[in-house]
Amino acid sequence: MVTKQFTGSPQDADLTRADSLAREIFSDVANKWALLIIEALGDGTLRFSELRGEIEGISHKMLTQNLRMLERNGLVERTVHPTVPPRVEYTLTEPGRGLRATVDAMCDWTHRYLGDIEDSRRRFDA
Amino acid sequence: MVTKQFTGSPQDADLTRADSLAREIFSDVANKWALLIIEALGDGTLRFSELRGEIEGISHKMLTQNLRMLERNGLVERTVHPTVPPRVEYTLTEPGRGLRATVDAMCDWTHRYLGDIEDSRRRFDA
DNA sequence: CTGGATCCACAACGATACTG
DNA sequence: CAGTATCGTTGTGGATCCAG
Repeated sequence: MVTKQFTGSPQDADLTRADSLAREIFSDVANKWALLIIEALGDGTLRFSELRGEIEGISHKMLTQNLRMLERNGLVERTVHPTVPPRVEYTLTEPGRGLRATVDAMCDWTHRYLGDIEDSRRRFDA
Repeated sequence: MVTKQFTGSPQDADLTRADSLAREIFSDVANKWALLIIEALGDGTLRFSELRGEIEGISHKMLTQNLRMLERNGLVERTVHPTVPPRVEYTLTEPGRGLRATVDAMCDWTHRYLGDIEDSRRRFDA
């Protein structure tokens, strides 16, 4: 569970610390762009510009920002080739690939229920 | 894949429409509060106020807003008991439970790599 | 090519007050 | 209790410019 940060009881300070960390990670990761980056990387290696091309609608800023965040959390590895012009490649780490599995599941889910959701929306909007 | 919205080729208009719908749903669902609500509901039934209590830090507004969105997409069912004071209960639908499975996986992942991520952060911040 | 920094418009959000 | 509406603030995100 990542819904709770604090239990209230004073003695489980470690538990609440772990929970609040879990929530923090969850908040980092549970956002549109981060998950799309993970998904786009798959088990390949992509350059910054390639990622931009893969992910429809992501801006320069959002891409760098989220890549930094993912790198900080150890989900993507960033390798810089000291050439000119510079060539920077991104690839998922082991933890990153673990997360990717869950994102894949989410994408499958999306496509599986596409029709149902579309119907539900139409009904709701009426 | 939900990373691409448009292919460029004119004849697969249906495919791009499906893709853009997938992206739209993905954007709705891939956000912190929505996923936390799904997770909190689990396979139970919770009232509005109970949800507020379960999800640390969510505001009244964010809760209603996201519940409407989830209801619109047919992921949660909202049943109003016409009593006074009113009693409104929320529960996951079948599609909602499907999504919940992936959120569960994401929570598991979070706890699994908690330590690694914490370490990676410390290294990065130095 | 990659990425940091700055500026700014606009959306998100929290707080509050009000209704059924 | 649940939900809507409004308002003011914060923060997100896009555009642009500059640097390595």
